[in-house]
Amino acid sequence: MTISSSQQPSVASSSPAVSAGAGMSEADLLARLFRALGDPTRVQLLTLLLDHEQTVSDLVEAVGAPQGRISTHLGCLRWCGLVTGRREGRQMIYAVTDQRVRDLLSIASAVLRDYAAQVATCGVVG
Amino acid sequence: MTISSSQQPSVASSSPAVSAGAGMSEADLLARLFRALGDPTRVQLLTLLLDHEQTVSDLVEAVGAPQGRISTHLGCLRWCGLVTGRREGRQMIYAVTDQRVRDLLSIASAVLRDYAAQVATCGVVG
DNA sequence: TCGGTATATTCGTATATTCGTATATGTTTG
DNA sequence: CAAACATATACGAATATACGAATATACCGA
Repeated sequence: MTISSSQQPSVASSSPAVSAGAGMSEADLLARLFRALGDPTRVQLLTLLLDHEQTVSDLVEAVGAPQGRISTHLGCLRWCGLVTGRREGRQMIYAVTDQRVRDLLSIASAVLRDYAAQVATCGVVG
Repeated sequence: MTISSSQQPSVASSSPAVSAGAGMSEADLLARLFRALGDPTRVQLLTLLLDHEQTVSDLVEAVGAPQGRISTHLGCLRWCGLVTGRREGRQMIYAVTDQRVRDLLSIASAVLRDYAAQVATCGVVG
């Protein structure tokens, strides 16, 4: 056995777009990480999990989005190491365990307190 | 006095897609902020400016991308408050003045030290 | 093993974002 | 004022990303 808890979810090898592997610069990686954080649904999930661990069903209800979408986004977050998940019976329990994720959200939130209006109207991020 | 240096750059009111204004949740705003950070060129610019302030020409040469693209991305970063810019003669000098931007990049970089491989291969962020 | 519950994955389509190229604006100098 | 330099903006094409709907998989209890 190589991996204990956060094993890589089998994210479907269908998409031929993810070669990535080698020649990826630090800037590319940072950008990817920030993009993983750059979706409202994923941010909402993280915010909810910041409080306490929750099942997918809990999150589906809290967010009010279809279960498939929630699972997909949780899969992304988990794959990237931003949340952890463990199975308990037939349900999956997700949580934010990395303090740095908490910090990223906290700092970003602080930035927004100063620049919310600007960020809200930036024409580049649609 | 409300704002000292970082005034809103006239980002061209052509694009009719940015209504935004009111009903935008905290999650939406956070996601937008992270998306502003979620581009390799913009990250590269921030990283370069982290060191010391630089002109657009400097950045164009350092990044190796066409000037138009650099300006566009700088405009986005500036609009969102992530960099500041001042004109000196015929050139613009950009800088990162907000410590929190530094922190965001630093923490994200730390996360990558643990999860670079995962982030690099996440199928959701292409 | 079967049915039901909980979660994960696939896929086509709609939308968002980036890029390259061309052009416009602002600033200094001759 | 014209020319040159530095930067900003516009725009169509290419690509990336999110979504809804449908389906597949995992687990539990009878």
